[in-house]
Amino acid sequence: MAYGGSGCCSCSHCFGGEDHPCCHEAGITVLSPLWPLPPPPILEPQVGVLARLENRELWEKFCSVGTEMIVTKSGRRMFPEFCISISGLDPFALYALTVEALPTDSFRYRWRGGAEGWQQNGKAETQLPARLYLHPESPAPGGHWMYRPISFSKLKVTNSMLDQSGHLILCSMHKYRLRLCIVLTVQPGSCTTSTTFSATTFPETTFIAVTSYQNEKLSQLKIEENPFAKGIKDFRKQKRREKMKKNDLERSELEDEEEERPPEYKKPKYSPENTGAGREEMLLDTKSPDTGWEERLHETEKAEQVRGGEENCLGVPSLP
DNA sequence: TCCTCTAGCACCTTTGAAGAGA
DNA sequence: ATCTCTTCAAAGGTGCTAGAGG
Repeated sequence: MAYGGSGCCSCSHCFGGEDHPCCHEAGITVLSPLWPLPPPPILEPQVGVLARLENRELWEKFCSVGTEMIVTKSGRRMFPEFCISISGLDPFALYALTVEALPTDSFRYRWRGGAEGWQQNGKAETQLPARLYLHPESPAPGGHWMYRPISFSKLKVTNSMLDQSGHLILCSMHKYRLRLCIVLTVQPGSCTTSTTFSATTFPETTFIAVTSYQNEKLSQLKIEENPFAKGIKDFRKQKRREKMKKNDLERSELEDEEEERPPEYKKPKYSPENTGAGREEMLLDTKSPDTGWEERLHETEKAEQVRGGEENCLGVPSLP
């Protein structure tokens, strides 16, 4: 499906991002209060519709340390990725998936370090209404969404209030939680209002938006778990080796002189026992857009029953 | 002085085009 | 002509650091 970005339709609701679908093309009226349209009502809980956080263990790992997400002007990807699997949808009905970051409370936070960690630091700044991120494959039949885990890997967060790329806009030093909305759409191309099928928040995805990492343990965990940060991991090792070499040389040469201290980092984060073994296997690969849903729809019809387990019930919005 | 934010850095992974070979 | 595999460069991702600004 080709999305036009800015100018894809004449409405004032589309972000205009490169790979961001036009809200009209998706057949939905997006619910963000950023747009001057009344939010459609959330329907009664849908029996049997379940959503599960795919990489929940990873999220919990970060949560136990205190998840922080870097926000930048141009937008930064979230890690861990927001990746979910859904079951219980009507395989033939069209749905759009959206994600938003909801403030968990009305406080601003401050990193105190050590045992104190993150502490409340006054009232929250006035927040812009939450912006929705629409999954690029929206809209698609329920069969498509249920066929495999859905990754929001392209989702980015920014602190720029003027952002036009469709990233989620957050305030740094504030706490957020992700919420998934499943929107039952009308036919693509139509501009009639659709309805929010159901919505749910995932407590494991609670995080604090920051412009640079505050918690050393957290940044260490990010480096260990994120394949893109492998360079940082190796770079640290290399730097350390170089430093040790250099120190050995200098010690022999400058025995009588005052020992030169290693450059003092703003936040000394490296320690040999913290390097850990890098995770070599790749994360769940759901990045490439899947366009074969039409063919699979027939298979889905007879397969794919509701997956049991500890899933969150989409019919029960758990707003803070 | 402290806190927050930004730009730039070095390094890595991912992606897609181009070419070779079966 | 088509398909598969390999190679390579560009794009884009990462955390770290210094320095600016409130």
